[in-house]
Amino acid sequence: MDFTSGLNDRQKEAVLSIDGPLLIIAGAGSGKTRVITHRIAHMLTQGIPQSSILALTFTNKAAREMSERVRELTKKKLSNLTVSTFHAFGVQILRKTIHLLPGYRDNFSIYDQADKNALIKECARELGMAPDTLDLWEIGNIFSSVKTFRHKWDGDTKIYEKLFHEYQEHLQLYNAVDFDDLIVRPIHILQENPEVLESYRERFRYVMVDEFQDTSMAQYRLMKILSETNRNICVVGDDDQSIYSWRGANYENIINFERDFPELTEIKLEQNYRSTGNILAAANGLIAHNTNRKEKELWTGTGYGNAIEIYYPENEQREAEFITTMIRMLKSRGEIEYHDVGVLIRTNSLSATLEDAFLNENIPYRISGGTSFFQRKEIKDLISYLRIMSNPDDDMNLLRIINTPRRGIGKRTLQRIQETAQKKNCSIYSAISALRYASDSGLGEKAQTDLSDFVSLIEYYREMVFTGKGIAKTVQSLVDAVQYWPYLIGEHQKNESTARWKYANICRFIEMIAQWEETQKEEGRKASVYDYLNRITLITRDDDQDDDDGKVNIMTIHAAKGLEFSLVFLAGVEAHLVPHARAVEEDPANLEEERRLFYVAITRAREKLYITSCRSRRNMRDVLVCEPSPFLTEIPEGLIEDHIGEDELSTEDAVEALSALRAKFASGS
DNA sequence: GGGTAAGCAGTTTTT
DNA sequence: CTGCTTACCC
Repeated sequence: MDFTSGLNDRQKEAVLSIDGPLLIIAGAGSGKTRVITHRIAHMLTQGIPQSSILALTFTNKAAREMSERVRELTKKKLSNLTVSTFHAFGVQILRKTIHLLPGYRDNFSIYDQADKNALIKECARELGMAPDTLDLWEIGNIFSSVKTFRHKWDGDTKIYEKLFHEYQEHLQLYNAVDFDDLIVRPIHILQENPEVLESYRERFRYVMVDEFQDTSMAQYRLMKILSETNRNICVVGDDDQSIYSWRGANYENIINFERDFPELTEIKLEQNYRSTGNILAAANGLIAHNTNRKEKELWTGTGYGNAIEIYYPENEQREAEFITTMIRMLKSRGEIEYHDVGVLIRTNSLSATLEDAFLNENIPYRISGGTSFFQRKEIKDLISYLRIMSNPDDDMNLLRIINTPRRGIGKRTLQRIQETAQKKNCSIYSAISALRYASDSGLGEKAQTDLSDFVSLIEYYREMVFTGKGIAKTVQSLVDAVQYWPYLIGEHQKNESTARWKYANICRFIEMIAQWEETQKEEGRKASVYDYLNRITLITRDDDQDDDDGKVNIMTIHAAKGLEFSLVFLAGVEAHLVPHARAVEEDPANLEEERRLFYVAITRAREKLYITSCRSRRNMRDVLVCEPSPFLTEIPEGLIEDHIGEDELSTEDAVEALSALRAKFASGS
């Protein structure tokens, strides 16, 4: 089978270069995914076993899409092909090797941002550091930088060093790791255990990394250590689309890569197959304002297409109205399907107004970002129960549910137990287990019974979930046993529909677990709680993979990376949002990254791009007067149709504008 | 000891 | 507006 037909020469070259280091600089819309998937397919035809290939991506979605597309191409079952995110790959390594780290067992918990903050707070309290005077976010970031080799303790940060060690010790005590650990711990394990490293190198003889511009220093180390001897490493990226530096992404990795693998082949993909000439010219013109970039110019063989249109609605409600009206109109004229449309925003908070408008207008939409399903309180509660069943030493999760729903264990009691735990240097759960029958516990009789009941509850369900009753069944039974439904009603007395909605979420959650268990069984894998928990911690959003058809996509620009839509609305393109005031304030050098972000946004559009910039916008309490984004002036003249003179944009105006547009379409321009 | 009401701060982007 | 902490009351 030939997997190079239909590709251009550069793409072909990329697909056929299997051995040795390869750097592919792939501009927006240059068929990057196509190249990667075809390359993998080609490798398989060359007799390279699936199990030798490791493809690392940035998001779960990208991973899923990639393996899906390779499967379609090859029409083979690919159960041994490893396509995963860096973090998920880290989990995979840890599941096998974490016992090599002192104090850790393989039922470890993974802490997300929220857990992490809670733990930092907890540690600060223990050190007597007045937690409310601390900026947990900032500290969290410092801890991250230190962990991932980006930062050493210095004059400014030294005051947190002690807190950091406390934090690390607690993680170990709770048998827990944070997100950074998922990358960093595997590196340490591989470095310190040559035989383990050797086995991984033997296994993964071909490594590919997608979205290379967004890899962090730590991630780079991980991929490097794996491929240093085989040297079959292929990285694909675009420095112009590097938009995650705040999370440690280091576009200099491209330079590091050239240094560490000097014999590399470099291939540039500059032909754009996605956007019209106009859109591309706008994007090129904009990004040319950045100084620090690899020179490249995207080009397209297709025509210029429609002008980019900019509108200036009075406020965010009018903006939402404009967008929904446009969509409605184009849809009713059969020009678009809902799923052809992307509405892109800088911040999640901008989605609220849009969502309202879409609901009002009855336009189906899908929103990604924001609090994902798994972050909802009722779901997190249940996950915490599962966590405690699988790893009782996990104090953070224990504290979360020890009195949820209320079972009469109050803060006083908790404080006592925590003190005991601290004294004995053990987890809260062990402290309770030891205390509950002790006569000298210093606790009241009632407290003791309540605690005892709690431990029995956990033990009962722990037993249940591990003896093959199934996770879904266990959770269902647990929900009944702790009377979660009455609890929900009690919590939302004024608002029974919220209670019902939350309960529906729980049912959906249980269903999702059941489904997962089913698939695991079908594929002949054991459906262990550990695996389930590890998996869902890394899922942030887009859990509903199947029903994205027939819906408009509302998402942040970050979330839109790697996607494309025929029609794109770019909302809230105002001076304080694009570039985001906070980002620039933090460091003026961030301006270039903000520009890249805007570049990514523009290049998502295939045929038509609407930009809206509100003249005022409600921000929490007050109304802000807004200016258009300065980036708009960086788009070359002649590509834009500016509707700046048009006063107050009413729905009728939008309709009118649309008829004009329609006329233009008809005249074939 | 435990629950409740008032008071207050708040999210830029995500694995 | 909301969700969380704090202070207060049962």
